[in-house]
Amino acid sequence: MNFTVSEENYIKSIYHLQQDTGIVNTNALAAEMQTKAASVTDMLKKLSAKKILQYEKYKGFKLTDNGKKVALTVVRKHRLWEYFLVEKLGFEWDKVHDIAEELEHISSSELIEKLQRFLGNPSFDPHGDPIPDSNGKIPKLHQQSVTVLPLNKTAIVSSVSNQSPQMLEMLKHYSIAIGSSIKLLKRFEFDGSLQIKVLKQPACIISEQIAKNIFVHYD
Amino acid sequence: MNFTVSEENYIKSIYHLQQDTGIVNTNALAAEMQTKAASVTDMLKKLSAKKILQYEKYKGFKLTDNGKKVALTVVRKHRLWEYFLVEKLGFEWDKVHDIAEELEHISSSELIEKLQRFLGNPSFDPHGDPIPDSNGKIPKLHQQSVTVLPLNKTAIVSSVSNQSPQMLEMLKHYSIAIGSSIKLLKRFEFDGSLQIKVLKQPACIISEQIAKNIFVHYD
DNA sequence: TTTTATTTTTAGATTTGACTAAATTTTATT
DNA sequence: AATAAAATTTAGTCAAATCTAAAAATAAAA
Repeated sequence: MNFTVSEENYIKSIYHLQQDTGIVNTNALAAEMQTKAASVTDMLKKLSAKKILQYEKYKGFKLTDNGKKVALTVVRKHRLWEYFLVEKLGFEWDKVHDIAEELEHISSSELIEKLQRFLGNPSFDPHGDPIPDSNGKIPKLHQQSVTVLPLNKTAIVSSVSNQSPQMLEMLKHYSIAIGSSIKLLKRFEFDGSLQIKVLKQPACIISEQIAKNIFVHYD
Repeated sequence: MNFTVSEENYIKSIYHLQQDTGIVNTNALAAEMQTKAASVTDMLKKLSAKKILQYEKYKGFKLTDNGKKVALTVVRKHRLWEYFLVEKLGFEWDKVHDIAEELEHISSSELIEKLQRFLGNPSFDPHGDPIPDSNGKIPKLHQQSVTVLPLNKTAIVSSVSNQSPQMLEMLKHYSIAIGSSIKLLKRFEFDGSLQIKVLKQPACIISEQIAKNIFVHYD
């Protein structure tokens, strides 16, 4: 079945929302899509008719198995294109999201298979997010928030869950990127802020709010 | 100014048509766009209001200078993406058109500049068509149809003007591709067909109709 | 130069995705 | 439990891009 750009964007947003909350409601989706609740309801009816959604009026909704499959192919395309933009074209990792939002809707599946091979079958995108394979399987990486790291144990930054420009600006300031070596030196009781050491950087202190969004794994 | 995908497609088609005929008429554009004359008229009004077209009711139309500039950026994007698909992803040159039709509408101009650099600033796409530079300048290659070639002088295939699947199938059959070495051995008066020799291939005979679409240049 | 044929435009309808405003349902609060 | 507040849906509009059918303008033929 074929989907419009708008439908694909709704499906993708529902997928991301239900990762957190299980079931999704109209207002949350309207906020995510930067549109109005009435517009969301219109689209819900359409997606429901296409068997993409389990939807009960006033009760919230979630993707069917088929809907999840569609969502995962869009996510896959988005993340492969992000990888391409950063690793091949030399974009900064915080500049690629909007372009990938457009590229993810190019329809050819042969294109995406060839792109994946060309990129060397990467498992994670430049933000550290896993790239689903062509069957929709998502690679798992054992990772944890910096906030729960034991002291003085070196770990590698594997992903950043908040990808707002504000967040990315801070990370750049602290020289923290995907792949950076990082060590927790001290936890401050007062406000939960952390003293950390990034490889080749002087020690610094980051707020709990930032720390919660930085995920690491051991080598 | 921003344009919709549909507007960009109309602008591009008008550009190609007026390359041949100077002025374009409604039915020709409707045929090219595979739509109805009434739809074309609707779009003409819109593009005219946006100063993309010089348009007089019932009298035909052509692009303004500004319209030409828009057309050339779309053509540039299309051909750079075709180059990418063939040279980087390993597509066959006759399989890339439809995908490039989608990719040409990705809006980021930074993307296209970086893509161009990544590809090594190519001047011609895999079909031998020139790629306009970022100012809309089109590289010129001194080329001529095989039909006017002197006998026994080796030349290089530089472009193919008919890119229908039927044509491309024939070219594949004769092992003729962009860059092939080719020599004209004999002209047959009867039907204008030509005996040619492609490097590493036995001599063969091609119809005038095919020959007219094959362009070559000297090294 | 009429008449006929072709081309082009207009008028009106349809679909998609969005909106506002009003109505309805659900949830929360006295 | 009754009422207020919040969330959601419906009803009715709108713009973009398409279409069909009919009207108007131009070109071709008798």
